[in-house]
Amino acid sequence: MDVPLRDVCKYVNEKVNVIGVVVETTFAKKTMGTDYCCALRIIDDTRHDFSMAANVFGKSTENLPLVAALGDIIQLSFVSVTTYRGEANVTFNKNTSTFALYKSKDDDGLNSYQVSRPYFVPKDEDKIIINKLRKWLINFQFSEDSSKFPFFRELKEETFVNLACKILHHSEAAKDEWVIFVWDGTDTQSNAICSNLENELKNPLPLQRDHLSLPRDILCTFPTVGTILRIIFHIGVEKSHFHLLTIGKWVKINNLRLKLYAGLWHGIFTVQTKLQYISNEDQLIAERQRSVASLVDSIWCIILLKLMYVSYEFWSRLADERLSLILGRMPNLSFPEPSPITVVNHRDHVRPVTLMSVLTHSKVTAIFKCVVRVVAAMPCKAENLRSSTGKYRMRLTLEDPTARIHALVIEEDVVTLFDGIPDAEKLERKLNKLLGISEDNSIGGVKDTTRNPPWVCVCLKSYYLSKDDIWGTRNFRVFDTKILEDSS
DNA sequence: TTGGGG
Repeated sequence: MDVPLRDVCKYVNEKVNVIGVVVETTFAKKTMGTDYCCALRIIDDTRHDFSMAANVFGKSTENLPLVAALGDIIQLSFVSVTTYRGEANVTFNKNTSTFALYKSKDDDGLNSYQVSRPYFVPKDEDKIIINKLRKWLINFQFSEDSSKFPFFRELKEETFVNLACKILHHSEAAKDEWVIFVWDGTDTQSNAICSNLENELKNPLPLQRDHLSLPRDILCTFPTVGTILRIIFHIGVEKSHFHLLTIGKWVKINNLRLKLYAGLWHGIFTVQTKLQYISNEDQLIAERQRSVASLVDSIWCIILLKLMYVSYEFWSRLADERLSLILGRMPNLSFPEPSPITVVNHRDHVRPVTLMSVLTHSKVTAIFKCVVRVVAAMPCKAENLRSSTGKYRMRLTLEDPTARIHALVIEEDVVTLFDGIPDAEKLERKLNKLLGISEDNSIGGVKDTTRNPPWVCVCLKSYYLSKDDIWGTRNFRVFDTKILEDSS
């Protein structure tokens, strides 16, 4: 019985044939039973406000429908109708049901690109339905409530979220351990930091592991504004549908687990995580692109640009909604307003850049002004400030919404930073200020401190250690930066 | 059988 999706609910406990557009899919996963499963959701022109679940089982992942792209058409024959929580859905039985997959566009006519059984041929009436669905889909807007898809800047708690984001890159961090880099143009909020400063040498506050391991030519393709979120795969998720995470494409990822690790957000793609159909014209993409859209189009900005000698990059980081902020004061994103805790020498006119701009800068040696949080410092005791060679040196861990890096402070720069060689009391007082440690929670007292470092302005220089590998041995130093005494 | 948005 060929049934439009609207009428499937009339055939509970019966077998039906349906043809629908695949708007969601999980990756293949092992079931609690004997098989593998792919949970799809489908729509058609008779039912598109709320998709219908179609669960397909197979002996192996190869027996499951591997949709080439969301929005493709699936023909499901002899599937049983059941209800779950008041909703009808269809179940594909590996012994009796069949499926066939067709592209959403008619590039290859009515040839299916995957079938569950060989020699499967669609009937003429099936072909009519497929053609009708293809035509209907062209003008169909699969719209979604924006509030179900928060921006990165709205992420607050460890939970499951839906994200609409752009895939920037994939990387195999270790054998079969993939990291996906996604971005939506906004900055995640800064988080409290909890680490034992005295243990920073043995157990340092982690950087994003991949910043240094990614090839430089890849890193340089990354946007320099907006947080890049890392997504890892939970155990048990087959990589069957990896191709749906196409680099450069926007995707909707549903039910992604969100975790904080050492103050950094990352996503975990679980067996319940789904990829959802998104058209290039989707309003959610438009919203996100608007948030990073260049303001250069506006005459105002062209005038301002010329007047202020600021770069395209600077303006391109500003969302429309940030315009009012930038004109009044520094925006609270990418360039958070720094606290008056530090001063930088003679660089009032220099525009600050993000740490990702620093990492991807075209020259290996350069100087920068950045607005960052100092999330860790080593050593944190004055008596350890001198190295074995007698030099004063300190390693700071700096972060902004785009990256987290190490930067050294050496010799004369230590003197500048602390306004003289600091004794134990001065070092503790100034470091507490820089790291956002309250008096009663200070370094000398409680060892594991939860701290919320303030945004401060620093001068950074990049340099290299070996001429043979200038990029591989590139380091950063803080210089020309002074922690101010309390005005009180 | 299994899973079905959480």
